[in-house]
Amino acid sequence: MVDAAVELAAAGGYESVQMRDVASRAEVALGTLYRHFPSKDHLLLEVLTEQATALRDRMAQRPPEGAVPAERMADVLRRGTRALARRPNLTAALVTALTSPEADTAPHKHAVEIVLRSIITTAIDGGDVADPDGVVRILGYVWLAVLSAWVGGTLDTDQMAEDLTSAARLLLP
Amino acid sequence: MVDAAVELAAAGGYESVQMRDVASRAEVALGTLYRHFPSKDHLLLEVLTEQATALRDRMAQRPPEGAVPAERMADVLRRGTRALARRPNLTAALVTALTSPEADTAPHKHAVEIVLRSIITTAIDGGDVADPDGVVRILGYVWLAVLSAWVGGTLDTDQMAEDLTSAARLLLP
DNA sequence: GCCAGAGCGAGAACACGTTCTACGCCGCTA
DNA sequence: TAGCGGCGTAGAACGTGTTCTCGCTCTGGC
Repeated sequence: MVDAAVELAAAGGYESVQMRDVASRAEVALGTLYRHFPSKDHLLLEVLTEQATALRDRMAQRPPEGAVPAERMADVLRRGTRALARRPNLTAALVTALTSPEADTAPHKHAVEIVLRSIITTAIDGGDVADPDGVVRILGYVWLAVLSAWVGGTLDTDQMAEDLTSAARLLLP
Repeated sequence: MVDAAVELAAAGGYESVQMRDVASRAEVALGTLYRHFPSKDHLLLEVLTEQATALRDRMAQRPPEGAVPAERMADVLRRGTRALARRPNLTAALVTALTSPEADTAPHKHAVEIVLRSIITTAIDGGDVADPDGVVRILGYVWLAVLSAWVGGTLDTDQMAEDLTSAARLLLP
């Protein structure tokens, strides 16, 4: 079911992930799909969690390069943005699910946030950062807001990268 | 129609603003409502624009207090958060509309962002801020992300205020 | 061997955003 | 005066997320 959701999302974004289509592509009944994922957003957040974890693993395998935290952070953002831009429809679908207001997905959203923060943390670790925890939280917020603006159409890829590096420069040595 | 939407949103949040209800409360037909506002999100963004503008006007009438930008910013955030907390359901509905992914509301979203940034700008104006434009953009993003997280249920009011003041402290003198 | 219950399939049913149809009223202009 | 375009009403219709109904199959315990 998750694979089916990924395929549909990659092809046409959030609105193309129609529960009936997911079910039929996964060769299960609609009720079965809903038994495992209580809502469309739960399903997509499961996908997002997998993707975020994969990104973290890749970052761990090949740590970001750079002498100071700001440079390493910029490297992380560059690689992250590249990974997201590879399948823009999928990314848009996942971010849409992440920013949807359904209250009962809050734990899953929080889990994703934790993963993002851990990525940021390893990037700035070992540098001379005052209040690293606060900085990590803010960078996480900026990342989310920028992605959301990109999905919403108020920001293009370049502006997104620009704002992110600007935030890294302002907050990190 | 806008008033009807405000009443319904204040009573029960985003999902309580049902277009049929808005139409009947405003004593117009559904088609008429859609003639003026091409979607539910357009309608709510109209409300949000009014609210944001009103907040800006209040800020202009009684400028934020504080000796340095960080203090004035904290004052702005305190007052803004208080205004929002007065009608949490309305705020949640408006933020939901703001973070919804509908592409054809992008101009309206951008307009709201501009208003928020102008509020932030006047708060930090006159202080010794390097790269004020970048700082304003980032603070705007943090504001949006924090509101969105609050609506999504991953943050409560206190954590919201805390993260906002933390961002102000880190970015402003 | 047999039954209770869990899991599944197939599909109808429901809710709400959105669109469409059919018609009426008003003000304008030839 | 007659027609016409714009705006309005009433309400059906459509699409998609979600829920519900009902019957089937399989499995573990007696």
